[in-house]
Amino acid sequence: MSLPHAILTALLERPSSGLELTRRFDRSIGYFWSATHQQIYRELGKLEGAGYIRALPTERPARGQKKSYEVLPAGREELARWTSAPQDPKPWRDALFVRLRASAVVGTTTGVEDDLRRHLSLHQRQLAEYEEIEKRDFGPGRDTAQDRLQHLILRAGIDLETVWTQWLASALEEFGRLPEDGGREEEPEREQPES
Amino acid sequence: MSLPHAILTALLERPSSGLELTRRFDRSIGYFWSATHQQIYRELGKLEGAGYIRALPTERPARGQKKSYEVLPAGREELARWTSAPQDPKPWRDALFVRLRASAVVGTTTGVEDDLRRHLSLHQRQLAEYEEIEKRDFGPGRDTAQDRLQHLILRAGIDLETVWTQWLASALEEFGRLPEDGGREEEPEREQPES
DNA sequence: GCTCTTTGTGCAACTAGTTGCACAATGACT
DNA sequence: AGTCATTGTGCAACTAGTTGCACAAAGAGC
Repeated sequence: MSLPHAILTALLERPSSGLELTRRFDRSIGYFWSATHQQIYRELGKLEGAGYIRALPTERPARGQKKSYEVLPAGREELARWTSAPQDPKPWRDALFVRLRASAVVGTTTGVEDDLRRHLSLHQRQLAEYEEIEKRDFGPGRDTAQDRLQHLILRAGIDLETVWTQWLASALEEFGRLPEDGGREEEPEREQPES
Repeated sequence: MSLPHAILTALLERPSSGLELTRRFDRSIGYFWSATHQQIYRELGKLEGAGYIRALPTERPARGQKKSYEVLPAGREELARWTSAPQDPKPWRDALFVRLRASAVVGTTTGVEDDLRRHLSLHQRQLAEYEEIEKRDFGPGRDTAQDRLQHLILRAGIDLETVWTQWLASALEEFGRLPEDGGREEEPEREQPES
C-alpha cells in the first residue's frame, strides 16, 4: 500500500495542493505509481487525519479553494520507517499473457495480434518519452545523490519499456510464422507441460 | 478483469477441480496471473452461475469432495470474445521505486539497499526457474502453434526477469557510490525537475 | 447581469484482490 | 474407537483502486 507514502514523498519534495499533486502524479511519480485525483484527495484527508500532514494556513479556506499541504515530522518519520522496511515484490500480473494463452487454446489469434501491434506502439511512445526526459533532465551537470537516485528510477522505466518493445516485436514476428487458424490444439487431451 | 478468463483457459486445457486449478495456477498460469484458492473457488461459482462452465457429473457430490469443472460452449465463446477485444495495458506500479524516491528525500538509504539485495536474489531465483522450465519443456521437439505461443510467454518472463536482475545490480552499484547519508537534499526549496 | 467553460475539490458506489477463518472428509497413528 | 494431520472446499470481512458524478469559484463572452 504505497499511495500515502508516494504522496508524502511528493509533499516533501514540494508542498502542494490536491490538484498540483494530481498534475505531478501525471507527469512524474505516476510513471511508477499512478493515481487519480479522487484517490489523492481521499488519501490527503486520511493523512491529515493521521497527523502526518497539515494544510498550510491560508486566507480563505473555502470549498473550491486551493489548499496546500505540508508534511509534519510524524509524516516524515512514517515515511522513513516504511521506506526502510522490507517488502516483497508483488507478483506481476499481465492480462496480455492470459489472452495469448487463451488464444492458443481457443484458436483465434487475429484479435490479439492487432492488440499486440497497438501495445507495441504504446510502449514505443512511452520509451521515447522517457528518453526525452532523460536527455532533458539528467545531463552531465546534475549528479547530486538525489539526482542519481531519480535517474536510476528513470533508467528502470527505460529498460523495462525497451524489453517490452523488443518482446512485442518478436511476438509479432512469431505470429507471422503461425498457421492461419492460430494455436487451436488438434488433440485436446494431450498432456500439456505446465509451464 | 482476467481471472475468470484465466480459469476458462486453464479448464479448456484440462478440466480440473478447484484444488487442481490452484496447483496449476501456482506453477504455471500464476507466473503471469496469480490467484489464491479462495479467489478461484469464488470465481468458479460465478462462472458456473453464468453458464460458462459446469461441474462434471460425479458419484457423491458432497462438501469436501473433489468436484471437477469443464467449459461449456458459452464459456468458450466468451473467452474467444474477450481474448480478441482490445485492452489497454495497465499502468505498472512498483512500490520499490516509490521507496527509492522516498529514500532520496528522507535521506536514509540503508534499509532500501538491503531490500534491493533481497529482491535481486529473488529475481535471480525466478529467472533460474524460468530457464529451467524452458530447457525442460521447450526443447527442439515441441513446436506446434500452441507450444510456440506458450514459449513466447515464457520468453517474456525470462526477458523481464533478466532486466530486473540487471537493473537491480546496477542500482546496488550506484548505491555503493552514494555518500553515507543518502540523497537527502541540502536545499529543499530547489526546483526539482519533474521526472 | 447571465450563461458557459475551466479549474479545483470532493463524495459514493462499485469492482477486484487479499486475509483470515471454518468446516467436511479421509487416512494415519495410537 | 479416538485424536490428529492433511486435503479439498468455501464464506466473510477487509483493503485498494476505479468510475461516475457533483458542486463551488472564477473568468470569458455576450
